[in-house]
Amino acid sequence: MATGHIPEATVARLPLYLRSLTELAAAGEPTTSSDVLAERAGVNAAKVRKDLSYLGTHGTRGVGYDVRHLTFEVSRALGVANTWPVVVCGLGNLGRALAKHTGFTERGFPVVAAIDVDPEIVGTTIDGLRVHSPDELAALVHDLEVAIGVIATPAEAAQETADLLVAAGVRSILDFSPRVVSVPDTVEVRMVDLSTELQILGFHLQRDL
Amino acid sequence: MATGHIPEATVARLPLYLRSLTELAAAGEPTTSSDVLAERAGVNAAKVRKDLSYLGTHGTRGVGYDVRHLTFEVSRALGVANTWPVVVCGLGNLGRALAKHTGFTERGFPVVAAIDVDPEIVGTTIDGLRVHSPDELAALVHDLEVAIGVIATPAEAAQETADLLVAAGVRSILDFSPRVVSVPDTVEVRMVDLSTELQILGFHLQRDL
DNA sequence: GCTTGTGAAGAGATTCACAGCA
DNA sequence: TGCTGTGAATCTCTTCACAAGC
Repeated sequence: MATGHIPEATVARLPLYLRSLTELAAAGEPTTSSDVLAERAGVNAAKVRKDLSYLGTHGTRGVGYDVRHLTFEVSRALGVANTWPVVVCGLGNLGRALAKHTGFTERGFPVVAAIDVDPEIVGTTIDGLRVHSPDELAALVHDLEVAIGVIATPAEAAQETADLLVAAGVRSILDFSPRVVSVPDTVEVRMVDLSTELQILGFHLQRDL
Repeated sequence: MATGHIPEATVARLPLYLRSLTELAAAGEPTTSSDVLAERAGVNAAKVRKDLSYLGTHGTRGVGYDVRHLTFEVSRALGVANTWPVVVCGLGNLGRALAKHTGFTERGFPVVAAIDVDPEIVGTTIDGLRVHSPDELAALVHDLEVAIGVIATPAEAAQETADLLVAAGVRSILDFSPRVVSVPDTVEVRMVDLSTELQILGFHLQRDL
């Protein structure tokens, strides 16, 4: 099948496959199968095969997939060769943790700037990262070629922060605030709401009582 | 419609509606409409109406929904009257941020215990929270009636931590580690993988190039 | 033999569009 | 008139089941 269009649900699983493949490569496995990948990614084998078929990838019937080759295909589909600089907005507990998180840089998402409104910390350096004020955002985005904005502000500041990011030309936002932000539809937002996740777990706990 | 069975996709949106309703109540709005809720929750109005219909809730045709009454209905469906104590496992940057996060307690998910393997910090107190070693987990879960386990450990320790949580009787897990953990299917796991979210954004950035 | 790749069937979620009712 | 509630249509995602091919 051609690489034409990859379903969203598949895109969301590709990072899991990539991780599994990286682990398999590290373990020295030359080949693998949809069964093994399914087990590792926590999905079923038919789904793995269908997902991989969208990449136009070719395993070998009766044998499986070549780990190196498949890693290459999935990496290319995800565009992991690219580096997308990130700016973290809001340096509360969560923002600080995200800014320090080394796993991002390793995966091609270096945190290149931090923003906060608090004049006490603007100008200081946190873990090697200089803290800037919001009115420097546009210049930072331009100079450092920021591609992704992370919102880790309190709920009240979320929309305002999103507006600033959009105005500065950021086209992708990862929003940790407990507030839905509205942006032009040329901008992609992914919400990660921790309280919502807990409430969903709570719903099922209650139901199972 | 009867309250019999609420689709997962709907459950995942109920926390958004609840938040919107809380904001509307705070703003003194006595009634609202599916249009307003849709706007605030970032979905469309038909979806709001269909979702709410699963709660057996009744708005008033031609008028809208009573904010107080609807808040009550959604709260009951989500079971927010319950309190579900949380244990945070792994006190790196993210774990610490989660342990400190005050929003959880406010929403009925108090962090009642913290676990880490590092003997340097076991026995110390971080933000009023005593740090325990993993072999105290079972007793803590029992004594403090822990309902939810949060995994914020490095990837290598994730499965082991999940096993400990399950053995201790925890039935709901929120997993922040970049690793799929396997658990009995009586246990519900929700994964929140920050790198995966960034990679999904990266995929779309690349595509739009 | 064994495992992929994929049409076809099935399940689930979204959207439409309009009847029902204050 | 205006907005809800909901069957029906549509779209999307998942799963099945088996032919294709090493």
